[in-house]
Amino acid sequence: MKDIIVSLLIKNTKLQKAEIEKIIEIPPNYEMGDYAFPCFTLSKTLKKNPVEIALELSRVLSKKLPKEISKVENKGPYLNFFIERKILAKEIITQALNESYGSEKQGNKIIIEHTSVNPNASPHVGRSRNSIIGDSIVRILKFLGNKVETHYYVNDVSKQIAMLALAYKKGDKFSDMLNNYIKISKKVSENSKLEKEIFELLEKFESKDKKTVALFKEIVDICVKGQKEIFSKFGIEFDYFDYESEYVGKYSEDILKKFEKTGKLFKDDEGRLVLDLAHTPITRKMKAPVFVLARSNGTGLYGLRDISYTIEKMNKLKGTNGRNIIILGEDQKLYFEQIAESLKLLGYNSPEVVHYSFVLLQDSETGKAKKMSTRRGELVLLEDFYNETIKRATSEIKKRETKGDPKKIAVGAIKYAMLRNDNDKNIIFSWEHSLNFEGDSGPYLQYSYARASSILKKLKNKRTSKYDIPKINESELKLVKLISNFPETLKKASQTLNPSLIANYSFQLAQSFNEFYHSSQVLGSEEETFRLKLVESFRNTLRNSLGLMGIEVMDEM
RNA sequence: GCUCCUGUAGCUCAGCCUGGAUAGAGCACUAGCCUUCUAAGCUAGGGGUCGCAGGUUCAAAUCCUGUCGGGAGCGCCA
Repeated sequence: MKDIIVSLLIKNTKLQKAEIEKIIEIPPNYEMGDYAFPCFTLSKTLKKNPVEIALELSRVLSKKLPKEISKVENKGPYLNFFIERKILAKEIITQALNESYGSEKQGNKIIIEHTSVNPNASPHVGRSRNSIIGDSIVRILKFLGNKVETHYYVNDVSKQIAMLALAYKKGDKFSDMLNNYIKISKKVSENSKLEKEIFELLEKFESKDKKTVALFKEIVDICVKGQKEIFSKFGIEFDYFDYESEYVGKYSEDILKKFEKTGKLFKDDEGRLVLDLAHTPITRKMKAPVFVLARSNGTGLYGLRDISYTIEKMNKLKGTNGRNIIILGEDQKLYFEQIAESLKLLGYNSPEVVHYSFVLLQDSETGKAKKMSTRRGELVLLEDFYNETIKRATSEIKKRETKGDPKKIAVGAIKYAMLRNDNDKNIIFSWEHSLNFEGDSGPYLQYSYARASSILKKLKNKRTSKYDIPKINESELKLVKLISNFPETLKKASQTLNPSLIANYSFQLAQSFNEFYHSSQVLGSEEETFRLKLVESFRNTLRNSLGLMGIEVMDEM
């Protein structure tokens, strides 16, 4: 539709296609038309009053309008276009009646790494933002027809695991890990001897001491299994679990040799192997712009292993135009840049990275927002949040005497709450807000779907494929337009790796449907055949859109 | 001290990339709407120095500079 207006303007102005496309905008309200062309730019080149230009253009254009455009009007310096609603509605409904409306067949191979939380405890709500964003990106890219591999990098070589190993008693369960971790953290901070013990244990592990390796494995297995279970309640699954311990020593020698050749690797005063990054932008961001690859005792650090791991992932995509994506917290921005600059030295690209800001907890006394902390036990566990939300969903269902799956509602509420904000904004977690299912929430979206389903269900027997397009009212037009925006929104979300666009879109779509639902009776109306198709189009679009966030729909709730 | 992100209604957020018409939602508040398809809904209303100060521009929430508040980071944790 926009193309038609663009080509019309190309013929009648001296502007280029790209320029016109940039200038055209959507007017602030419906009475002003469907598209607008501000004449300020033309005013400059023609050295004429923009109001006059708009007037003149509207006169010229009105004489020979294509059938898709019903009217052109000038309003001040703006030229407003009104499209033929029936033609638009038919075009969009034809597309959206397709079950897989919006999907594509891009066919690229994509590797994505997300979650990768320390396997030291049950994940908290803050860290779950990583998984929920990552999973949504996976779904978006799959929907567009890509072959997506999901990887979870298990940090099983860590001080945290060593600490857990010290606190671990045979028979401890996943649910004991958090308390173990909190207790041992406290002890370590009070007793520096323990710290030494931890490093000794870690060293034993790295030198493959059998007993230590077995102990670490036992703990990590419990944790990974526990985390997997929780994520699977959220429909979040992984194709590969890549263990950091696999990269101890692997390629490390080779990589260090390659770094040596760049002339940027050196031993510092304290015997650490360090990569000089003074030639990069990092020089402004660190007191000393270096990247430490190995401890003074010669053992490799996580960065070195991460580089090996990343190179391995990059190599999998060699020669394809696939994408390599990683989801990381904002605390890893600088670290990731260090990795990227290091890889650059070796001639490798680095993954596309999505950083997200933390979920903050409101302190009940000071009112200040604070980061969640596993170590201090100041956190909301994802599992507790999940259970609490199910409870609320169950009681809401009971209250209304309706049906619906409380688990699906809880997952929808939580995912939507995690996705609706822009990635680089902090989320302020509050129970009150999270457990409210009205308005801008996951359950509202699911409810809108159920309403649409309810209409369609009543019509089981008399469904026809034919429909007449009547005069289209305001709420119908708004809904049609929103449905038509879906592919564009999806494309942008996939390019910018930003699921919040999908969340915001879904809300607008549902809201528009509810307005339509209220103002326009479907069943038994004169416009029944058309409105039914519109409802079906909406339902397809919302289902697909919610699917991109991993939110399931229900026919009743 | 330096670097990145962020600041829009009482609260939670869109809009900023790509500058344009009266700055949009949700929650909360006020007043309505269930003998029509599910009231987890809809309609109407009050509520805004778009942190602050400069600058660029015919035009700034949007771009630039500075400044203040919040979050994150800045060598042997991952």
